[in-house]
Order: sequence, then structure tokens, then C-alpha cells
Amino acid sequence: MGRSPCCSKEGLNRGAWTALEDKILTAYIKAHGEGKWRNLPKRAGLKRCGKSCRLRWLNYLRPDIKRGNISHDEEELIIRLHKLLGNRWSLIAGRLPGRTDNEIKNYWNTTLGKKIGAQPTNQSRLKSKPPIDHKPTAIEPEAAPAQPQVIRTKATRCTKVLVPTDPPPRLSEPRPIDSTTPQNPLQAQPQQTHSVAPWGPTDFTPDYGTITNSNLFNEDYSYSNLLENVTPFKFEDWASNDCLENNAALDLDSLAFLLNSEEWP
DNA sequence: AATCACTCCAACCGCGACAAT
DNA sequence: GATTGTCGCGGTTGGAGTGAT
Repeated sequence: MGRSPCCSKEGLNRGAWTALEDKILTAYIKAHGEGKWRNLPKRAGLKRCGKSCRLRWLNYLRPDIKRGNISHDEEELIIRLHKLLGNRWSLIAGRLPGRTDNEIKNYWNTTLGKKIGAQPTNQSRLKSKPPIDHKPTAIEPEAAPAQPQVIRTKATRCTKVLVPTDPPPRLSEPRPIDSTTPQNPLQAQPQQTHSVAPWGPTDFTPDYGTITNSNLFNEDYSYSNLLENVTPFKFEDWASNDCLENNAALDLDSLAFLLNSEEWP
């Protein structure tokens, strides 16, 4: 494609961030919000490139970040989601509140990859080292498939969202799934990007075609994300949360079903 | 105590996708 | 439709920390 570098690297700090830089970045984002990463360093007075600022904020400075001690539940969820999604760390991280894609990726490469006998993504560094002390664990699949089926979802950006002033009507009944509706909402749906919210102000017609595999997961203003924003849920109860009385809930139920399914790879 | 081997994780890099022009 | 700018993602690397010899 031929891209110019994201920023001139001359005169910029690199490597580990100092406490002062962290403080400046945090203060700036608290005052002005996230975004406009390219201009942020200049405005904030940081000698860093915008990308670096973004990464530092997202992976380390964000106030909602949970650090360390990945619980057994989280670990299990990561493994299941990885089976389902492959190395889509951002999507996996999206289902683990407070965890970052980088953290999950690192955790996978250093811990889980060995635990479940999968190839770490960082093969160049680990290829010469066989997994040490590889003992079966409770979460280890008995016979890992040679080629796990991975659904290649695609996260898309959705920057323009029309949010109706009225909330979507609550559905009293789940929509019957007809023969043309994929049983797996993560599968077989053409990629769609919404320029408006999936419901209309007066015409809310739930459809698996409007909640797609991508916007089910991405962090944009997707329907499911809006619901999450209204009622944040913990992943432990994400499939049973009462606030999800609509097709987003169905999608989450479907996902929960898939993750719990023995047949799913 | 010194050295080596290895692990872990923060940070960097390159690229693709999308929006704006 | 082509080009340019920006953002976000996944892969990779550097180096600090730690354990083994």
C-alpha cells in the first residue's frame, strides 16, 4: 500500500514510559478524552508518537484495567474464545472486562499456549524450546484437533451511529429461528457495517442479519455494546443478564451455547 | 558470586481497513 | 474512483527479572 510512517521518529522518546509521561498522558486524556492520537502528543507536550500514546493508554493507563492474576474462569473463557476466534485478541479481550488484548496475547503466548499444547504466535522465539513440564490440566482438551476450526470474524469500525432517542422496544418473545437463519450467529453472515443503529426509531425488526459477528464483538456503538453500556455486565453472568431481552441476548445466548457445546471445536 | 538460560511483559512495527478529501 | 490520513490489530522484539548451574 505504501504508507508514510505514522510520525517522524526524530526527537521522540522510545522505550519504557516514565512516571511523568504517564502522568501527562493520563491528565491529558482525562481532560480531553481519547482519540486524535496523532495530534495528542504535540498537544499534550509528550515526545512520543501517537501510536505509542494510544498503546500506553489502552494497555496500561486506562482506569478500568484489571492487572495480573487472571482467574481460572477468565483462563477458561480465553481458551474457549481462542478456539472459536483464533488469534483475534481484541475480540477475546472484548469479552473479558478490564483485560487488554496485549495482556491476553502475552498470557496466551507465555502460559496458555503451552498449557493446552498450542503453538504460540511468537514462534520465532519459542520454536527451539519445547514446552517444559507439560502436564495435562482440567481445561486441557483430551484430543486437540489438528486444525481447530476458526471463524475468521472481522472487527469493523463504525464511526457514525444514529442512536434513536427512544430505546428499542423490549421483545416479549424471542424471534423464531427459521431455516434461513444461521444457527450460529458468528457464522456465515456477510460482513455488514452499520451507519445507523440496528434498530430504527419506529421500526425495530430484530434480525440476525443486523447483529453481525463483528459488531457482536467490537467495541463500537453496536447494539450489543450499547446494551452493555446501559447495563454493564460481568462475563460471569453475560448470558443470563435480564437486561438482554432482545436478539442481542439471543446472540449472546447462542455464543454461550457454542462455547459450552461439546461439539464446538 | 558469576554466568547462563529462560520467562514474562511492555513496547514497537508493519499492515489492513476505513473515512475523508 | 484514486489518494491520503488515521486508527486499530496482530506479530515481534528488547530487556528486566528470576532460577539453575
